[in-house]
Amino acid sequence: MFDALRNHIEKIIPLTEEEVELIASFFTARSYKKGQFVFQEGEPLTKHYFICKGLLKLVYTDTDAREHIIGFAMEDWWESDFEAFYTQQHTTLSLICLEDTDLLYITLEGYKTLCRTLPKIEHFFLEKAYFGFIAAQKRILSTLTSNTSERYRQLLERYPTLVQRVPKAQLAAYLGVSRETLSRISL
Amino acid sequence: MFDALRNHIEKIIPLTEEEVELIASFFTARSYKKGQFVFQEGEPLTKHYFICKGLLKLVYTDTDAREHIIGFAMEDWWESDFEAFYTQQHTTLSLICLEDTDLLYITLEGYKTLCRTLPKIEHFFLEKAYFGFIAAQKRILSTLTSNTSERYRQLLERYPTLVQRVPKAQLAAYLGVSRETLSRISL
DNA sequence: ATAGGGGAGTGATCCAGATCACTCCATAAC
DNA sequence: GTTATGGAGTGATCTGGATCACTCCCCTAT
Repeated sequence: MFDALRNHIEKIIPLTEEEVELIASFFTARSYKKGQFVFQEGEPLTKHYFICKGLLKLVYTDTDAREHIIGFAMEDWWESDFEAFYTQQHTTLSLICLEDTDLLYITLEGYKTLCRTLPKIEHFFLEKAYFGFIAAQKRILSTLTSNTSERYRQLLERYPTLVQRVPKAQLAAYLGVSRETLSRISL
Repeated sequence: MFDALRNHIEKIIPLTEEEVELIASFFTARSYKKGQFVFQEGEPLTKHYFICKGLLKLVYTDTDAREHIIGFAMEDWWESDFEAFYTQQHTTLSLICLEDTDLLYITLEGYKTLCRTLPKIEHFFLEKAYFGFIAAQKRILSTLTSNTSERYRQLLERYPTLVQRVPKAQLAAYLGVSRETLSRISL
């Protein structure tokens, strides 16, 4: 399970055996069943999650109890409510398993200590943050420029495996359209 | 002009006089008039801009020549086409001045060298990247959960000075609605 | 002073997508 | 087997926003 994390980090920065040991010592493994909440709206959030196996959704639930999907997260991704994590506030989001999943997590204190002990890891996190930002900006651009059908096509293109793994209603909640509208779309 | 950058960085990491000198040596100042392009779609982009004074829009122009505003940028902000910058591709975006503006820029090579020479600066950029990502995610969430009127209200709340500084049509292009619709909105 | 141009409001019409109400499966549970 | 239960399609109706066409106003250049 730690191997997944190690390979993931080494794609960006080389590590010695000792560094791998050091990093691993900051992470804890945990498994969840489909449907379980990794964290839930209103909780304090002090962890940052790396997904070894599985599929999750990051969700905002509005006052009418509607779920809006901010993002899906799968193998080799990091997920968290970043704002709550860094600003030490309670979450406004929930992270929910769409499949049985295996996670590794690091606490905020662990994260800070790790960055102090092994500064080059910040380079790794910086890379992740940049690409997360770029992806978010692209999604914004896609809502500005494309209609629903086109955005659905883009979604399928970007995550080809997703259609097989989640019900269409979840894809609709990600695109911000109704289940019915998505069902009526012909590509 | 460099003072603005210095104060900006020192809000996150402390700097010695020598470090300030070092950093300043990597940046070049440049001024633009209202309406000028800082960079334009199709160009190779190897610079990262810090805005000392002024107001700009980051824009995607679609095949029908419509402008979609990915973001506004003002005093103390960084702007660039991050994807083009890091992946060394040609830009798909344009950065256009909405007011006379003063910028400082760093090249990609300069950026890399600076990070190698002064690793703690990566901590600074990491912080910026995280908060950029968080802001982008919030904007996505706002398009998922709120109607146009509510999103307009949020925009005014977040950037209260913006209404006085840019024509309403620009705000419409940011929100992804037509000029006419925005004009019909009562708050 | 006059003309031209950019910003903004507004009416009429049209359409994409929401909503509600249903049907038709599969698969799992009794 | 029979019955829930969740996923998916579809028809009818309604509405927010796009689009087009226009007016009005203010500012700047001639």
